[in-house]
Amino acid sequence: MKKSPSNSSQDVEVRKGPWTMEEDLILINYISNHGEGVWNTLARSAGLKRTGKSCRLRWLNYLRPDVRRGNITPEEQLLIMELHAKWGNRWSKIAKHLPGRTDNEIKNYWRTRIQKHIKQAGSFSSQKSSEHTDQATTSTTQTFNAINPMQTYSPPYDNVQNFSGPFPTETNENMWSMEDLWSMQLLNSD
DNA sequence: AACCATTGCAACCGCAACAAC
DNA sequence: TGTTGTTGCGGTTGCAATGGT
Repeated sequence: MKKSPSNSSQDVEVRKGPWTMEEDLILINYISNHGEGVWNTLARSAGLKRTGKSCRLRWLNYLRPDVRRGNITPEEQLLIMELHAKWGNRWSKIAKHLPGRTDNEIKNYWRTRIQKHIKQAGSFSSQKSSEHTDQATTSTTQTFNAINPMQTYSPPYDNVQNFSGPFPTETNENMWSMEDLWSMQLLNSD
């Protein structure tokens, strides 16, 4: 296992990879009691063998109570495309205009859904015109015209909040809904 | 049923900007 | 003013889930 360069003094092992439910609970619990702070300190104080960076990412992208996940609406998709045409890959900037959405989610969404459409539409339209091999902004504008999201859009997935049930199973023990985690947190904290 | 390919997403990495000392 | 630590961002990767043959 690799070690973070920043923990040379203590030489504490650093966990990587998927977060467990236990770690999530620790983080939620700690932040609801102490608030967000300096992430490295927070990670240490909470007893998490994670880097501050990892804690921050986990909190911002997943655990935060106001984070919305899945079910990107056609309106949101349209907005993402508009803003991306305007700003390019400024995901955090774009995310600020979509309440509850994270830059990571938007970035993933763009890469997995929209960029796929762009490629398809691009290879389609390239038969007609061979211009523009430019990056994000220009090609996006082009695509924005090429595919009308309201026409071609079909909901990518109806139930992304499709947690595999109220209880974790053997194979997916991390699959807890945020409601579950937060209610557990509320039970834990007095 | 078994295998392989593709997809979607969580998490990591590297870098730059900023703040504190 | 230089150094060090922290934060935020964008790019990339790893892997589980899903689909296709």
